[in-house]
Amino acid sequence: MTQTKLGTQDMLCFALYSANNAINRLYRPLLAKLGLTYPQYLVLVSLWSEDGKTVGQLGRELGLESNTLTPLLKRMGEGGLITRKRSSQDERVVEVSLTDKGRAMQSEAGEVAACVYEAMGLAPAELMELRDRVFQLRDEVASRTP
Amino acid sequence: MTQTKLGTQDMLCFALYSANNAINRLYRPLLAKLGLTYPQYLVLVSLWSEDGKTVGQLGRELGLESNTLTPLLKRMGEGGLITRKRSSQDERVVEVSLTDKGRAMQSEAGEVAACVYEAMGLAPAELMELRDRVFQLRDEVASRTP
DNA sequence: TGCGATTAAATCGTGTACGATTTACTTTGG
DNA sequence: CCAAAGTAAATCGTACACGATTTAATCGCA
Repeated sequence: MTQTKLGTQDMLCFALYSANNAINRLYRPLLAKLGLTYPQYLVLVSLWSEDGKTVGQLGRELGLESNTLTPLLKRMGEGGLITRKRSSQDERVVEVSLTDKGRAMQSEAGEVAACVYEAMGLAPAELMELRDRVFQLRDEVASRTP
Repeated sequence: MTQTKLGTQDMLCFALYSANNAINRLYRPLLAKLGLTYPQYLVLVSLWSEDGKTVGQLGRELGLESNTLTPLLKRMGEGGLITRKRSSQDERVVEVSLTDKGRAMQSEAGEVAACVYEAMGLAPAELMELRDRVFQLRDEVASRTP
């Protein structure tokens, strides 16, 4: 028995919590130049890869509920980055699409991503392995959350 | 060239972001039974390992500023878990200490930690390795953040 | 057909995070 | 000794996250 009780420095959950905070602190000033927050940036990344998703689809991809997404998307709409439109097929559904301005932001965002990649100081193979392990952990935890 | 553009599923930062959210969703109902939030729980973990820390010390350990900690600690004080007292040596400093109630919560929290550990589905060695890699990434990113 | 169950967003309240600033106290150089 | 610089918390405004609830539309099936 080397220790009776865990401290914060022993906890994987704290490692993830504080790493996430640290990465956010890195992103924040870079994204602020584009008028974006990190979750808003994630929405753009998602739409750049495939435009035209419903609020629910974005929520499943990003792991967020409508109570988080609705006001976030409203702000992005006010900023002229996206449009939100009720589906004519199903009036319950809201479809989110990029505007020209939202699409155009993709090139500027490339520099942000490069800057963050650089700051991580990881070789591509290391980065991918760590990423996959973290996704695996997330999925394991999510599957065991009632 | 296998792909031109990264999607959210390719990004390490998103893996950390969504894993952190997933772990929070697991913790939330467990900690709610104790009347705690996750950052409040971290403060208790820190004080259980060593009682009597200043706001600044807690902030350096948890990676948080006084603008986050002050209201959080105020709520914990109102909940009777901790006391906050200006240092007599240096009136700028606020010392945070556990109450009996805060100390007593350590045993109940053991079950929460066990439950989270279980949900992660990792062997101790895997868990420690992942934890250390994530801490290393956090420190690397933090050291490159201006 | 029609009405209860289901589903998708939206709304509301609480509690973080954090940039920017303020307040109050301590240190330090002239 | 004392004003300027520095430091520790606190305050304020904005934007997430999320549990709980509400609103509105669609589905299912008797």
